[in-house]
Amino acid sequence: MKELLHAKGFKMTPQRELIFRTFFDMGRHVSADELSEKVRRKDRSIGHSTVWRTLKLICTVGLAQEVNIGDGITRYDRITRVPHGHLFCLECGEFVEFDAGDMISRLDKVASDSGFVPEGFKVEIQGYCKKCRQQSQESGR
Amino acid sequence: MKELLHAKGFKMTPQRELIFRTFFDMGRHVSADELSEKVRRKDRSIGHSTVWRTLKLICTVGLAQEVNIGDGITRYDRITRVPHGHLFCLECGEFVEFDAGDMISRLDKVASDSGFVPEGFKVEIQGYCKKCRQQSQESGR
DNA sequence: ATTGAAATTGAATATCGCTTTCAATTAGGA
DNA sequence: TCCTAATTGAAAGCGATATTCAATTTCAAT
Ligand SMILES: [Mn+2]
Ligand SMILES: [Mn+2]
Ligand SMILES: [Zn+2]
Ligand SMILES: [Zn+2]
Repeated sequence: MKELLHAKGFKMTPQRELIFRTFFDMGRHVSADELSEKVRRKDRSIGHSTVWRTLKLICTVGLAQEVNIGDGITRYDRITRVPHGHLFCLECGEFVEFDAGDMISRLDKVASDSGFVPEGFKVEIQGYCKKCRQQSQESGR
Repeated sequence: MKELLHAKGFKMTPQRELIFRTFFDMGRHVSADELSEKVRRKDRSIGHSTVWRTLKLICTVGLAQEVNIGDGITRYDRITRVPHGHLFCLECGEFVEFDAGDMISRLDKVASDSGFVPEGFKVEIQGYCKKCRQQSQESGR
């Protein structure tokens, strides 16, 4: 961890250590605010901007990436070996991940066919989960 | 057009007429600001908020949809019969569309397997276009 | 261990899409 | 024509993200 930062010219600090640990202990798709709140419950002296900057840093060193579902809130998702897509509910915000490995090869080809060097892929499905559909049905319409 | 609005309880106005026409005359992936600027070149009296709201309206009646690539700017894309994906350059912002029809059937299955009723799909590739790669190579690194 | 340049921090402030508010105007069915 | 609900434009508001800056801290080089 410390090595990874130093390799790219960044320094390790107590704040970063706590933020890193908290981030990786939390689930996936964490927003800056959510992380900030959790971090500051452990150490009230850590500033919001530091949490925010560290999240960017985690992306910069390649350990996470931003996920944007169009609700104006950026979430941060740990990068896994297997590329995955997101399925999320427009009503309750539930996230489901699914394996997108097979699609990536297709998309790779699409990119090179257009002369692009791909940097990242995004495969998303927006919809309504079973639970939300049942609830809206119960409450009429 | 007017009928489409009336069918959903909306009224037609001169402002909307101009905004609709301008939007559909412009290319794809238009941001609210871009449209607003173009509209107001034709009629300076039209307020920004009206352009805004009309863009939302166009989505509501099903003629366009929001496209969000994570740069904080919502773009509006006319809905075409064929579902398509987006390939865009992280450097210059160039957009390329590609046919994603075959992927949709796969995604449809993924959704139903999880008990979701899909409302929309997003297939995107971020990368660097040929032109930008050449330019950054010329200017060292 | 000491030093010092460069990175980092936290509070405050700025930014900037986007949204809401509200009084005045307008559309269009009755 | 009349009436009411929808619409408009200006201004103010909102909220996530970004930047500024003085004070502090890290860590490579002494
Ligand atoms: Mn994920
Ligand atoms: Mn498109
Ligand atoms: Zn749901
Ligand atoms: Zn480019």
